[in-house]
Amino acid sequence: MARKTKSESAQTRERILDAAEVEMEARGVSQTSLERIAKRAAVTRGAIYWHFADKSALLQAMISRTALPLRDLRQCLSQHIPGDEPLRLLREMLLHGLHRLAGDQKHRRVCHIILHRCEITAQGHPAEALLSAMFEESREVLLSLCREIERLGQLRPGLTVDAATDVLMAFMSGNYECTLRHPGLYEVDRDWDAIVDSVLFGLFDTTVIAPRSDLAAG
Amino acid sequence: MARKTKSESAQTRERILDAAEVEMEARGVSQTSLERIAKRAAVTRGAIYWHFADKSALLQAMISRTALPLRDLRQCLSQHIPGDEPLRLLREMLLHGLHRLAGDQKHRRVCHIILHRCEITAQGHPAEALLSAMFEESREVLLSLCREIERLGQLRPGLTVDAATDVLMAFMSGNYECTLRHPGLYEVDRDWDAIVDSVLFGLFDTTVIAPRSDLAAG
DNA sequence: TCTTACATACATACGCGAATGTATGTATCA
DNA sequence: TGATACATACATTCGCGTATGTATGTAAGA
Repeated sequence: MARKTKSESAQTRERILDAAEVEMEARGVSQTSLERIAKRAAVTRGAIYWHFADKSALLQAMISRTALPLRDLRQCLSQHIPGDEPLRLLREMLLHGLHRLAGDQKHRRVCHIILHRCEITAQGHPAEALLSAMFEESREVLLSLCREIERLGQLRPGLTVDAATDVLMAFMSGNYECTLRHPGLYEVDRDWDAIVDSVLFGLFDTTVIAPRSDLAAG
Repeated sequence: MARKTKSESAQTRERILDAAEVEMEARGVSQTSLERIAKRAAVTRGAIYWHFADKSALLQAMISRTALPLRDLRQCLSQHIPGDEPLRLLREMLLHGLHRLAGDQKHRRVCHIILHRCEITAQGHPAEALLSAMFEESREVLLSLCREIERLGQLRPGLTVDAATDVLMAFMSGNYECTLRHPGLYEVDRDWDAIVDSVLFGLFDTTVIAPRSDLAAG
């Protein structure tokens, strides 16, 4: 058992990453030995050290393999025509993230690992930098949208743009947190539309996108 | 250097816990050796093993030492007179949690550890059970309040009691998440009143507790 | 109140397993 | 035939738990 073809080698690499996902989600990153991962992937540690420099690199590759939580917000934003309604775009972005959180199991697993099964501490740690970058990027996207919304006079008086942005950040972060950390205690298959609308209604004048009498009458 | 008096011994125990907090927050639970903790506390590992069975017990003691995030919600709830306005009580409870998160550094440190610096995985792990219990208890408290609010006809139509509860859970969890994980990127000293009011306004008919023309006009 | 006897509060030393990283072997692909 | 894609074997480290040493506090007896 030695040299495989390139595609077989690539398959081995994927199997290792798959195994790492399962084991790390179950046991935590530091408590998962490379031996366990190798066993589940039906290889030896030698194969892991061939494909990855060490456990840290393996983790980084695992993160890179799947698209990340709110990174696609940018992609979503690129479809945003300047003249379009920012409130509606914001609504769609939030819903997109929540539906993915509810539906994409692989996505959920990796997020669960980097959020709750990994003790990120080192400054130069790639996962640390990646998390901060994601957070900052997401916030900037939301912030720019909130700014546009404010410019249209749809921000509720008494609220600052930053406050509205951070409520949205907290709402999304909290849903990731609750959903992933307490899967049995927090419903994930639900009517997200009504929920998102309620949050938006608290922050903005949503009559322009959601002329629902029940909300306006509240 | 041997036998100390009882109070001296208690001081040693506290020093060990203090040291554990600092080290574990900096390096993560699994990456913090008892040797490091001992060094910072100016004792040896022998002292730690005298006061605590093992690292797990030390962690548990560390958690038990500080009052836990939303456990005091019950205490807060006990002051709730049945005839009182549940919406106002809910508001006070949320604000209390947020202000403590902003002001109590020790509280913040321990929460940071158990939320982000600890790979909880084992089913029987006390920290795991504790986290779940806290979550469940907090949710029950909020749920009961939302039920009362609904009974008063103050829940916005289109929303279920569970949905409103989970928005509040996500909002609070998200604030803990953002504040602790991204201390530089997420403002913690802010006008929480306006923010909480906005969230509540999205979920409930808040005219009874916050007859603010700016919100009603939104 | 002095001493004895024991418990306490650690420090020191050691054995152990587990996991890591590396060095080397080996069969196959190209 | 050389580079590849691993498997195997080995050395080393690191942290844990425990066993043991030791000096002091403390209570009881005389």
